[in-house]
Amino acid sequence: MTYKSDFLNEIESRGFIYQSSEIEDLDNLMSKKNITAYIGFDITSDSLHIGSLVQLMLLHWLDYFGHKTIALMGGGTTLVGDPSGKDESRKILRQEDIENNIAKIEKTFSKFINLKDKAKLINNYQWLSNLNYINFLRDIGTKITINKMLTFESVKNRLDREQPLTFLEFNYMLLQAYDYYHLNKEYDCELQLGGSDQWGNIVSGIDLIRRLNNKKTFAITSPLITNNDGSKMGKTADGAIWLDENKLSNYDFYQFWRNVNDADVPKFLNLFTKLPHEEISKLSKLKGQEINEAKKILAFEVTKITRGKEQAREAMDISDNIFAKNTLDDRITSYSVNSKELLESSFSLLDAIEKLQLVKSRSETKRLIKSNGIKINDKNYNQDDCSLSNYAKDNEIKISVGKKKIGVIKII
RNA sequence: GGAGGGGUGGUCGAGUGGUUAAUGGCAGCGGACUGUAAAUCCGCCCGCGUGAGCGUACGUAGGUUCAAAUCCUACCCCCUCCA
Repeated sequence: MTYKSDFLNEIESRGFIYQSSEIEDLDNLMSKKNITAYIGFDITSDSLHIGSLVQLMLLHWLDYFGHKTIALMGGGTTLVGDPSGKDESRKILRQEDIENNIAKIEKTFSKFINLKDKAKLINNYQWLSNLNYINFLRDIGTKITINKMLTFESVKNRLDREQPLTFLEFNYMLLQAYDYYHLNKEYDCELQLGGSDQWGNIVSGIDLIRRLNNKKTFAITSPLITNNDGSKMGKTADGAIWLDENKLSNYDFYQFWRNVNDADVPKFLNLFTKLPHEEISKLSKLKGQEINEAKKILAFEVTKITRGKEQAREAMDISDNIFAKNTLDDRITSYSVNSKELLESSFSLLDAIEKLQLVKSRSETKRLIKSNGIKINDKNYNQDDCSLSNYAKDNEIKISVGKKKIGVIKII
């Protein structure tokens, strides 16, 4: 399908659109003027992870094509908890945690949208906290029927499976609908985007706006991004792939993308980079060993957008030094120890790995040593309490865990 | 409100007094093979300790016992059927 709007063409061709409402009308609107659009984010952690990357890219493209974007921080709604796509209630966060989370997340948004220009970051706590229950029921409650609410997937699923759905959660969709209404009224916001699980919530906002103000607004949802094998992307043993560099180093972030499945490369290039289509289709044709070139570009580009150009270059350089040149790079995880301590053997390999945080526990490190998973200066090591000082080379000791995790002990 | 069933390690799910830190699957990690991929095969998979070992753990809190995830009591939560 081809649109008049550059934005819609771009995201459609890249695979961002799962569902949309009256997209022809939206296309007309967006080709004529720059509109205001928003995406809401849950504030359940102090960093976003790659699960939010699709939404961030959508914001980015909106911004790029000149539209006004609102990144809505769910400071109020996170107090309630969205039941969509979940079998169980999520735990309710304390308000101070939420505020703290928003402060930390803001930096990530600034990479994707220009908050100094027309893009905005708004917390719905501003208005939701002031809602008066009786007024809300009279103004909003009269416009919404339970009959309709019961038809939404998120509600139906819970009811069908006879899982509890608390009244609190049931109200979530009303609050999200109210958000849309509020943003429409205050900022003339006419489009809400979100993940595919947000469809019901978004549509109830559209209905509410129509009923209250007789205005037409739009919805677009993005598909749930899975790995080639159908699993949810971004899950590793160490936890989520965080977007914030304080929670995951640039190098590790880069490496995540460097190591994706072959089959996911074209999809990820489209969704998570801004490379032109011709280049993506060229890269997508690479097979066998050559696909590694595409993965390098993918990793570089995603890191560049998420972390910054310098950071991406650094991660790429480090990777190149470690894997291609097999040399040490000063910028990887390191820990300094003084030579006296090292000579007295009070600092063991186990201590080193613990300080470098390459492995979760000392027990696990011992297991890894037994199964040949640890290398010192590229040689296998299997006496777990021998002094490290014999290994020092130019006052550095390289420690590898598996093939990909590497740290350096610097002797001072 | 009544009757019955259940809450186990990241997850699913065995186990109903003692070789049980708890079978098995999945996820994950390490090794081999490769391309820093996938698939496959082998190994590992609570923490601390070099180690013998110790400490924690089967919804929560008590109790019985030489010994409890397993028995008893209370409490919390979930499910099924009936009203």
